[in-house]
Amino acid sequence: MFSAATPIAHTAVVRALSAATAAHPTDSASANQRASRRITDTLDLLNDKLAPQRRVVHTGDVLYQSGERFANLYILNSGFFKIVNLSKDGREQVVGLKFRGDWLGFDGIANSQYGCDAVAMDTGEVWTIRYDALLRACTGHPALLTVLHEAMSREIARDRDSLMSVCTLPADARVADFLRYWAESLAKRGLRTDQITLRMTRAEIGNYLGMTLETVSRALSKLARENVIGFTEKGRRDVQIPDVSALSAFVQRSLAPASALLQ
Amino acid sequence: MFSAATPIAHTAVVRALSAATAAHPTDSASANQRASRRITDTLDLLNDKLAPQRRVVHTGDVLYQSGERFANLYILNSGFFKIVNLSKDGREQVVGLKFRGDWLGFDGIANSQYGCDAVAMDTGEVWTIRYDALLRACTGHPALLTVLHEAMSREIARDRDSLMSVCTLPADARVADFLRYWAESLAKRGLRTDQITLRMTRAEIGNYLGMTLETVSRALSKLARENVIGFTEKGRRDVQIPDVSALSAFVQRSLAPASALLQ
DNA sequence: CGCTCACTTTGACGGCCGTCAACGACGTGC
DNA sequence: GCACGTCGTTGACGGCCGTCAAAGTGAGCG
Repeated sequence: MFSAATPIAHTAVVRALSAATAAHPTDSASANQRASRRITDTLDLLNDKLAPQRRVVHTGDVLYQSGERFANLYILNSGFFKIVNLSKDGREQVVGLKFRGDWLGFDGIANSQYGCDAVAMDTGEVWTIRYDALLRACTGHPALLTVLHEAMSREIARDRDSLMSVCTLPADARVADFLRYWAESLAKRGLRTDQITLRMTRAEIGNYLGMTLETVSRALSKLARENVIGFTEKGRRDVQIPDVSALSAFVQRSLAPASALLQ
Repeated sequence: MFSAATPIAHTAVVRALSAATAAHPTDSASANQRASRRITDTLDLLNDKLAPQRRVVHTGDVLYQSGERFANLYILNSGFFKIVNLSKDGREQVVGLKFRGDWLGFDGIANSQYGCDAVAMDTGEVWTIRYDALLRACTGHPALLTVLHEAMSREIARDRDSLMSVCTLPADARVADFLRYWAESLAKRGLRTDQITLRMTRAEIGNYLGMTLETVSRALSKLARENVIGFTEKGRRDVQIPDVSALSAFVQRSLAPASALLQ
């Protein structure tokens, strides 16, 4: 009932905030197109040069497990994966999410064994690449080395962003930032972002963001109450995001509640 | 009141937990020796094959800054660095720590510009390696490629451990885990761990761990009260760690307060 | 259809930790 | 000597969020 209130006034607020914080829509749109093109090109390159073995996975399938001997890297051609880390003392946490074009298994290189579990969150296709074969192929095709290093570099940068989000944002802003990250990941792959399907339970999201499932639920309800997001009739796991930059604006508002009082 | 009671019984608990969770002292000692040897060998290899430019840095020196054009990777031959990430909206956080043998600048590969600042926390020596020169050298010396990939892989794995520590541990356990990480990093480089010098203020530690400086101070006081660590007369920034595994035991105790009631 | 089960939401309460404050220790410069 | 700034410690208080509980929803299935 509350979430449906005053949609007109709300959109005005959203637009104003968007203009202040986001680049021109055309800019980000073309940037997303370039990103999408780059991912496709990279997949084509890998397909041509390495002829990787293809494998279809379904929800819950485990691609590799912590402790398993490292031999392969994997590339996600379609679907979604979560990376789960578990410590010896029994703590378990989702430490990463993977989309089309992402690589999996980098953490296994250093110790010759994987350090996490990779679990499919949907039906998808995975390409298997033997690490030693990749290295041999790299000598003949320097472009392969470039895309490999870029992928590892992106993962390092992304992990740092995750850490920063967890350490510097309050709970509801973390949820908003999570939705923004998910939507932008889809946008960079040429997928629609105005209506996304979360492929994780509230408990999984909370585990990933370092909070409880109740707090996730409350944060989502608050975002819906403020019309930053909406829910579809399809179920509470489908989220409408009319404007991604409104999520960024929500994050920023939560950072400086004092500045809101000054104006 | 409870935590300060019966220090003798407490050490017995620590010993028991240590025995259950840690490898034999001789095992970890030899493992550290191997790790130290491996780091030295890697540095020798890089020195031989690349003849990197050497540079002395002092506390506060900035090796590279976020936004700066990426061209070089750096290797720390001695000293300590912190990696500081700052977002557009003004949030600032220490997202990584670097010791002898660690590489810096990986996050710049993907976007052709660095994403963080690298700031020296002590006097040290840094080796500069042009990325394009490194790639060329790799074609002739596959061992270079191996050490590069292992370094990136280790960084990914370490970042995940950081995220997990922040998301799953209460504040005082996070501080204990931080000290354990620091001590083990020193041990792997052949340095003594029974007495370490923190090269960060309480505020920096808190920023890195996602808490306030007051909470860091309280956690350290608690660890000292429980005799897990001690302070020297040199100042509150020198910490005595008689037994590193006692820190791990402290972390585990904070995870399962219920199990303590069962016995 | 009704049962079960997993998932989600919402409320009430309490504890951890952030905030604010005061104080002490130490180094530096006048 | 004194003033001053930075850093660290400790206490009091309050708010965010974890915990516990209850109820609602939808999917699967006999």
